[in-house]
Amino acid sequence: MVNFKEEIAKLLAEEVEGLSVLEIQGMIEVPTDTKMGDYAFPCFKLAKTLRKAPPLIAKNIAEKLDENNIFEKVVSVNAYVNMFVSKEEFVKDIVEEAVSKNENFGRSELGKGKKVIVEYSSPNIAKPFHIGHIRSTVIGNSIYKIYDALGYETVRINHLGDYGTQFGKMICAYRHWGNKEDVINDPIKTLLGYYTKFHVEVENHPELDDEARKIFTKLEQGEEEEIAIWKWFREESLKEFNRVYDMLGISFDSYAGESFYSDKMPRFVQELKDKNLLKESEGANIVDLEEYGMSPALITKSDGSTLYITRDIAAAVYRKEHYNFYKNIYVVASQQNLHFQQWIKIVELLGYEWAKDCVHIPFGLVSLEDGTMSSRHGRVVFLEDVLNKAVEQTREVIREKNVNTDNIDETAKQVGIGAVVFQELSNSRIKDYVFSWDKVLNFDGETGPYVQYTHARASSILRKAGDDIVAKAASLNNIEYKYICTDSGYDLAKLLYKFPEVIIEAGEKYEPSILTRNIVDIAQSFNRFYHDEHILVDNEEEKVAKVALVMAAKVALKNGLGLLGMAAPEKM
RNA sequence: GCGCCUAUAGCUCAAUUGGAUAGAGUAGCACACUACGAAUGUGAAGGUUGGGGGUUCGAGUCCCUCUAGGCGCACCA
Repeated sequence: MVNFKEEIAKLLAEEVEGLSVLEIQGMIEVPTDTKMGDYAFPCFKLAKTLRKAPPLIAKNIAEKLDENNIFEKVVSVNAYVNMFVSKEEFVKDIVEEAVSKNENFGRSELGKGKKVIVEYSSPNIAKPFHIGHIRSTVIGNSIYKIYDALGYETVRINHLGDYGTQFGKMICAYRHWGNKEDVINDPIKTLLGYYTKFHVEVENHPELDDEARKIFTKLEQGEEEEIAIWKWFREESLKEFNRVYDMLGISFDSYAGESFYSDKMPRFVQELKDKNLLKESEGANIVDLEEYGMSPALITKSDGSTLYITRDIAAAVYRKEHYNFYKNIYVVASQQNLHFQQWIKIVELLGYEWAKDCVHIPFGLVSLEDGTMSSRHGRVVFLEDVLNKAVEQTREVIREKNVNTDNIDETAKQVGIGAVVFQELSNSRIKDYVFSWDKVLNFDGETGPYVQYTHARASSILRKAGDDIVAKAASLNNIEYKYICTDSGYDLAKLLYKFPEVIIEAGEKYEPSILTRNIVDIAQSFNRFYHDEHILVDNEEEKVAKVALVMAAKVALKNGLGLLGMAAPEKM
């Protein structure tokens, strides 16, 4: 694939003195209005060194570049050099790239030999998996897929919230009021019930708190009976989480949660002491972070037990020693910004130079119309319910449309769940949003179903075109690219050209929404092309060229949806 | 009180990192199905980019300040 920007930068470097090719490449822009050109070079900054008026500089450069045949034409408009590349060359280049690479279009080897850890989802055992958990789960999954596509080795970690005094409370409650069958039949709801009942009862029976604390201590010390119950709770909860993960097509390489690090913490408390970082304050041990503009970090409680910041430090060191990561990514809500800043700083103060490779990827809060979610008050929307409802809605739409599909159940699943996933990935991570049924169940406009529909439409055209024509297009021999250099064809080609760059950018910024936006643009552009042009025309040369472009678009849509964690059905 | 984040069309969001006339979707309006899928497309309308200063050839973007909202700030995670 030709890097047009780089080629143009090389040509410009010959005309402009004192600037490197790389510097010039950074200055080249894509005009907002496509009528202006494919690439533009603003000349304002050259005015000082060349001691000439910017428009004059632009004019001179334009005249010289115009002679080069990589361009269709080069003109100057005020201080801008506007360049139009040769459309046929451009379209040929991108169609060949997409069609020949097919499922590998967009993938690269950028990260070869480097290992990236992505921690995401990380629900709390025995608590409901609600709509608030979708963000970490879906964003993390997409970031993992993007890094995988960029050639990195990846490790997916589900850092389960499976430890802490809450389990003492849960076991305590189970012993007082619980029974086995209820837990097996409906683990999460039952366990949550125990947890809330405990909080109600403790009001009148404060001794329950002591009992719970003692049980947790036994758990920490490895008492068999307590361990057995805890393990059982954990397994039952995981079964339920896995049902949702299966629906979403998500899996993990490790479920090492908080409990996994429970015995790995004393080492760091000692290290902190040795390095004189630990201070005593109100009976507890803290690390003072005032000079870094942060409030102090609490390392051990006044009763000597540790907190989750110590677990996170232990986990990071373990991961470095065990995986030797290049990057250690945490997809965790923005509420925990301070927490991450604190512990990453402490890891740095401990002298671990790789602290800089630990990155917190925050995302905004999901709330409900009547306020923030709260398990205790029953104000939650279960993720599984959302997914099921979306699938149901899709099934109805399919029935209405009366489209032939081979497997309505499977298609409804792919489209319905895709709609939820896509919506989650269409805005910048950091924005808060209010969950709304109307929104997740709306399939018009910039939505997952829209992109999937466009893909299905492209697939349908290829089926109608016939094997013979498709084979000719796929061979890429003697294609008359002039037929797809029309306005809408060329616009589509330009968006496809951006696709591989967009994947890199989405990875660098840990921002799947950049990719989401690109495939929406591709879908829009494809639909415009589809309406503007009759694709399956009588003239075979023209038909083959157009089919080649349809194939290229289909490949980008399919791969793009894949990177978001979505299926691309052939019919819907 | 301190810190971080957010504010762009009625609503939900973009804007190539400081560039040309700020763009999409959605809602409402007017159109287009006997061509390859209408979960679609076309058109018109919709803006003092929260307010005010500043930096410069140029600011939605950078700096200062004010306003509104969200999140966090010691024994939960």
